[in-house]
Amino acid sequence: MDYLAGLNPQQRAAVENTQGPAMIVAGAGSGKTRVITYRVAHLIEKGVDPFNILVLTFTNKASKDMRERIMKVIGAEAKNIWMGTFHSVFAKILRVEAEKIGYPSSFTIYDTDDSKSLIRAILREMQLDDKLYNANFVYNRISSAKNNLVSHIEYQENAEIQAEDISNKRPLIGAIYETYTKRCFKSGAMDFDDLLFKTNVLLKNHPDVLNKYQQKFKYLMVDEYQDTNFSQYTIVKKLAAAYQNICVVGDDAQSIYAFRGANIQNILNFERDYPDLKVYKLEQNYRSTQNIVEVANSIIANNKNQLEKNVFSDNESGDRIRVQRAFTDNEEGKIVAEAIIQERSSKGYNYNDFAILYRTNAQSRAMEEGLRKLNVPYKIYGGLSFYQRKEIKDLIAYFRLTFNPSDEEAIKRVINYPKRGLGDTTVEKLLVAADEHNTTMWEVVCNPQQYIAGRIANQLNDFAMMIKSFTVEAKKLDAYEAALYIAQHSGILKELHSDMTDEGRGRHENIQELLNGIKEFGEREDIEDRSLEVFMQDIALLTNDDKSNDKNVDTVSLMTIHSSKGLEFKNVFVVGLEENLFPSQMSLNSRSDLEEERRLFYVAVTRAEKKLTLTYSTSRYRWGTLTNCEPSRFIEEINPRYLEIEVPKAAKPVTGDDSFSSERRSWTQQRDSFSKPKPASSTTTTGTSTASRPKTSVLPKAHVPTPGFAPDAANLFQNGMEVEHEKFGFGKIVSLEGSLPDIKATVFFQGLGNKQLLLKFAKLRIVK
DNA sequence: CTGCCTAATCTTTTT
DNA sequence: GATTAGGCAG
Repeated sequence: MDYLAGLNPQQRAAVENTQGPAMIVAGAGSGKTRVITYRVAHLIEKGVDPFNILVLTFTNKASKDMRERIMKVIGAEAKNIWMGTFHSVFAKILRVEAEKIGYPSSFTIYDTDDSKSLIRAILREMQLDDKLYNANFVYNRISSAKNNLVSHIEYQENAEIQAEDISNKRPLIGAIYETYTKRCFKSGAMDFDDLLFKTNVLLKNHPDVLNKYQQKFKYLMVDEYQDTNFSQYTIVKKLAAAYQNICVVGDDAQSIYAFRGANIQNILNFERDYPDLKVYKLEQNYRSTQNIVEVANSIIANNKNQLEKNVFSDNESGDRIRVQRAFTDNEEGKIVAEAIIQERSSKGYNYNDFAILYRTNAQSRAMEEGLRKLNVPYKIYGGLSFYQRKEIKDLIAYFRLTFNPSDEEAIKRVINYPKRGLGDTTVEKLLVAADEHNTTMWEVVCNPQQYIAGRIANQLNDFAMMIKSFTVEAKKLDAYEAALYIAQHSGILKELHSDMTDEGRGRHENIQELLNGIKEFGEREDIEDRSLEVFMQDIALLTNDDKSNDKNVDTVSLMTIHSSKGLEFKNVFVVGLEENLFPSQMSLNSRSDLEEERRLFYVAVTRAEKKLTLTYSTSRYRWGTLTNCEPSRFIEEINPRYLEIEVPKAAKPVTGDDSFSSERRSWTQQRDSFSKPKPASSTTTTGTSTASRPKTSVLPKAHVPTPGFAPDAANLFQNGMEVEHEKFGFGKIVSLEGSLPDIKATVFFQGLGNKQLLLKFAKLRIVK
């Protein structure tokens, strides 16, 4: 049992105490994964059958990593542990038990696109204004209802919900929810939320099934418990009820999925549900330098709601956190790329010691460009998944139809791709007929003459025959042969092959790659049923990261902060620290949303082991036009003594002939529309700052700000710096007094003398 | 019904 | 800037 030796007392206690309810509150970098890994290993060592252990995670990546680590400790036995994401584990169980709740075991899983497309169709049919009833909005509303275990019936009966929808001027959401549910059911389809919702239904209405899984999963562990929603919480609670061997691991400071219905309340519920609960706190951070840990603590201290916890590090204090400013998003990419090259050669790092983290996927572009120009190898994680590409989804839609012809979204997707003269009008007719006769779209497609008038019957018959032949062939052939058969006979291969554009070629290659993947699947020894049906069943739950996850390739990692959770890198760049981007402008309306953004920043910062760099840009392309940006409030929240501010060489002369000049010009032309922040975006609480901006007419042409003028964060200023004020012009800092956020600066301006400025209000830019 | 054009919307984050 | 919905001619 030498694996116990490397653990600290708290970790060890958490590992060894395997009986009864337990909660592990694990700070960032405190060896959480290690504890889970060893705890599972320990269970098996003590004679627990791996088949009786269920480990639930949130991402495929996390579950894969964990399985590998457990495998290293206990070997091949690890394969028998039930381990996976909530969605994949319960999809698996639902397939076994589907008939009990009236679903076919070959039910389709609708991804978000399918769901929204169905909602759009329903909105059209109900003739609702799709501006008011925005598909995204409706989807989120239904999703959160499901995540709180509110059925469409309860939704429509609940006075509070109804009142809310009515005050939102969207009283029909409940009706849409009902239709949506029925249509999914008719299609033999479940959406992501259904996988959890229906599991709840199953366990609630079928005590025998519940009992079966209670007996099966004698030991339960849940990773990232702070990210569970009510629906997940309820499943776990039910499953654990018989033996109460439930261990949850989480860190409230890293809860970043509230937007998906996650509820910190679940941690509190947990304490209430299991009064004899044992709590273990892991507070020592082994990952990062003291500076990084302290910065992280100082960030999270700005949040009001949190569990008491004191994360500390015994590591070296390390470098200070570097803050760098850029003038454009492209320059930001260049700065980061240069820094990586420099750090790599001076410190002897590998490329895969570096990560670039951003708030939104769209930011990857500027980073990519910077890296590519300097020949830095990189890999982007997340973003558009392979399985979400159009051509892949098209082919998979044929697969879906092959095994579940009721799948309405799949029919709509491919009934006229490739073109076979079955356009929107026909689809519309099919839907109307199906609705009128209370049957499925597929039924109408199969017997068109019975339901609709017109000459399209022949084409419909051909289409139906084709799908039926796929179903027959798929039964006879192995996965690869079946897939190839369908790709050929559906006409997809031919269609793409005749497309000689670069894009078309790329699509064709992607299809080939999918077929290759299916071939590999068909050759796997570790799976019993290697049919195409099994291959494509849970494809909607897959993301990119299970493909080409080579640790051997030496590349810089690019990803969103969300997908970086659980990972660590020696050297981390968090880019785009600007108001309205990070924190996102969507989060500025409520305290709890802002706190979630701050936790997200906390997650980003705590990914770093040795060195952390924060960058922001004073302007950035957003929705096609150049927008100017202010530094994020999060920078200002950091105690400046941890920071090392790099002020780039001094502002470039306006007459500079560098590549920025054209950008600047275009910016200048648009400047008027930006010079006053739109009231709608009400960024910060500058409402009281009128002192620094009297009526503009008082100082006509007092000073024309440098093009690209954008103020710097209050904590970046130091004594003696040369600065530019929006109106007063250039000056020099004479003295600074007070502490953040109320630092007052005395600045000497030529011709104006000393001015006292509150840095949090004054628009002041560092020149040198 | 198809193909081509313009207009509008888009950016959180993941299963 | 990019994708996509909608309008209109053929």
